[in-house]
Amino acid sequence: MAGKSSTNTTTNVDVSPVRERILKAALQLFTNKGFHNVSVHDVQQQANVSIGSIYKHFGGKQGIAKELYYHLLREKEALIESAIANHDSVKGRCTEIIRLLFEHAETDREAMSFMLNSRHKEFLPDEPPICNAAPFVLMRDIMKAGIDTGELRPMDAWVATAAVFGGAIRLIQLRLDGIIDQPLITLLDDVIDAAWEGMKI
Amino acid sequence: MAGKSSTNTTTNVDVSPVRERILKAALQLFTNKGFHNVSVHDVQQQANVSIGSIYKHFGGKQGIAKELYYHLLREKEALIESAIANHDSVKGRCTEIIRLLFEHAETDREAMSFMLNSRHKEFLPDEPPICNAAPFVLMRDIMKAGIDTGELRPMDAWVATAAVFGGAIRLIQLRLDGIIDQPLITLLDDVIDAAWEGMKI
DNA sequence: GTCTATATCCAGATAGAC
DNA sequence: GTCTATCTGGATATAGAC
Repeated sequence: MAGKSSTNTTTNVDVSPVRERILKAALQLFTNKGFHNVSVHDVQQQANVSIGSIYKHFGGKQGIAKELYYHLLREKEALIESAIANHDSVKGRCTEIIRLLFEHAETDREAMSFMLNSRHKEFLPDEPPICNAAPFVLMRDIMKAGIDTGELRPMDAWVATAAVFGGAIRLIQLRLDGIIDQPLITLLDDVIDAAWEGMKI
Repeated sequence: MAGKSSTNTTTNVDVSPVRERILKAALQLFTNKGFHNVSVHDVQQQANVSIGSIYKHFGGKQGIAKELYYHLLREKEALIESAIANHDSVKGRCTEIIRLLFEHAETDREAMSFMLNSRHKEFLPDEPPICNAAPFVLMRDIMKAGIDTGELRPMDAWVATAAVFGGAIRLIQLRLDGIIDQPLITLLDDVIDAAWEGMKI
């Protein structure tokens, strides 16, 4: 166990798991150049692996995107579920979700950009459009519950969801596009206030 | 002046302006299949013109997308400006803008989808990212003015803009994706109420 | 399971007749 | 200014050695 383990005696140094390198390189390229402007060859170069490896592991460019997409989708769902588990009030849950999203946008810009900007229909032609909105469905459930229990005013649940989270997500997009200069976290209180108290003075 | 004017004596019947047919076909295809999944040949077939014509008029696929994009952008800016001209209060202006956008989404689904979903950066590599957010800048001006005059509560202007219009646009996307079944116009009052009165009961 | 070299296909773009 | 036929580059994907 002490020495280098058998099988591969070639330059095993400095190499990290291959799949990870491929995914990381792909995410970077997809985010910055767009899925369709990236060739398998680009990924191969950036990840410092061979074309063969890519096809072995993922079956092609679509395969990489698919894996990235679902991975990040699950991550986001987990984020929402943790917020639900850790907070009881609707307001508390919403605040926590937005806080986590803001944080995520600042610390993992590429992942957030990929999720928000990629039209998954263009590289996952057969998947339902629903999954684009999957996290939104979870969010809607939170709002719906709040309306039913009377914590929120009676209104259409989709409207409530869009008002709170649609606004937050738009801010993230403006931030990613460089339109907003301040770190998102500095806007969190205003976002929650605007959603809960409204525009009216 | 009475008869058919000279130059073109060939089958002039039933043919509508060529440029229009190309633009219409392209919008349709781009919206449904995505810019990168559409070939010039697809457009050529759908529009019932020759490849030569397309390159004569637009110089290529990018040229078509560019023209479509700017045309629709101007349309949207005009929409906002008309709302500003016809209403004085911030609330009135916002309501009118959202109403027009909702209407537009229902009557010209493809145009709205193209504007909301296309990542212009992928086919207009050299244009500033700002122009994606151009209408948002106009919207922000409206909100900013309202905050300055005291019609709205003091808050970050981007937050206010995102809360009101980001929410509305998210609803449009959910509607275009088939997640929301009702015509958007039925949600207008709720949207405005949610934005102005907030979530709180 | 990782690599290189190569085959196949198709999109974007052009040339030149009419 | 509209068309057909054609060129060219590059992308996906595979074959087969190691």
